[in-house]
Amino acid sequence: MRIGFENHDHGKCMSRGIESVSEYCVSNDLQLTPVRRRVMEILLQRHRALGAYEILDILRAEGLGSQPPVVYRALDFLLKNGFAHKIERCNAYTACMHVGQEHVPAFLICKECNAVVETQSAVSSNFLETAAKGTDFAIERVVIEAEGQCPNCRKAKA
Amino acid sequence: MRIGFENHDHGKCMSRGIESVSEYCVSNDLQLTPVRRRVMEILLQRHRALGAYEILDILRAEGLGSQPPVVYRALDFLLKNGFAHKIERCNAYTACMHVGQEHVPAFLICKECNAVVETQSAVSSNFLETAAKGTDFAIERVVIEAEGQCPNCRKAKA
DNA sequence: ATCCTTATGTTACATTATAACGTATCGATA
DNA sequence: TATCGATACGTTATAATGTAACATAAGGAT
Repeated sequence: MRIGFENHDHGKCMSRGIESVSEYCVSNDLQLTPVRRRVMEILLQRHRALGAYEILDILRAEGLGSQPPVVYRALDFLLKNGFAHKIERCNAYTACMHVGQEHVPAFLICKECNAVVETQSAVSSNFLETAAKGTDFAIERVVIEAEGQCPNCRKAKA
Repeated sequence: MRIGFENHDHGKCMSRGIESVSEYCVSNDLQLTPVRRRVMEILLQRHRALGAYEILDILRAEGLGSQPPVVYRALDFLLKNGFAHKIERCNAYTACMHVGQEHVPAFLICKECNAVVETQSAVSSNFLETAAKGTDFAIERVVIEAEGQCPNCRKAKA
């Protein structure tokens, strides 16, 4: 198994992920309902950007919900509380790798296999802050996404 | 009129924009057809992120095309040749402010009025390069978008 | 017991985007 | 000059993504 593009103990990474989320929910009085938990698990399991309808298909197969609002509500919850991120480039979603830590996420996204690595951005990239101050713009959210080819897919092509 | 969030001579800015594009097309043997030119003009005129169907409505009103593929083809052309950018956060499109210059665009986007300012990113932000090298990832495109409130909308609320 | 809040179930629809196939135009060339 | 290939446009249909709105359920506070 790989984290991002490298091997790792993914089972552990997943159970730790769910645990962080679970703890955070208890501490902050948030309800980690079955659908929400399952969507979080799915995102953690895949370690890549998943479309809402891909997730919905899985939920459907498991009898956990069959209509779009089910998955979009669960995703809203996960996004709002920082448990997952939306990859705007792909209209897809991925588990957060830094639950509970304030951060501006940045992503490396493989266009072949949709694998995603989340890296911490250098605090929202100073040039943005500078540009914003220069024009008196109030930044509320920053999207940083790099699309390309991951090492595995590069090897596969060669 | 404003460029981004400040006043400027927008007529000039627009005509210069079309001229750059037109010259680039001549030099590079690209066909700036009526629809393509008109879509470019529309993007330059608005100075904000426009949805494909907003553009299509305008084209329709002018008898230049009535079906989605018309506008998506024109946008493909403009994007491919660097005359326009897609704002992923909004599924919307905006004129490029640096035609003919190699650059990694970065955007400040007002969530109220959709005004867009394009700034040059500090060459794709070093931390991304670093992360990519660390994992042997080949970056092909970088998306950098900051969403927030522009000075005009802030004033309007106060 | 009732009410309020939060979450879910469901229908219907809105928005964004593309596949696929046909037509038109124009320059190259046999 | 006829035809061929390349490029762009016209049109129909449909895919993919996302939301509004209203009904139901379950649990806690008064």
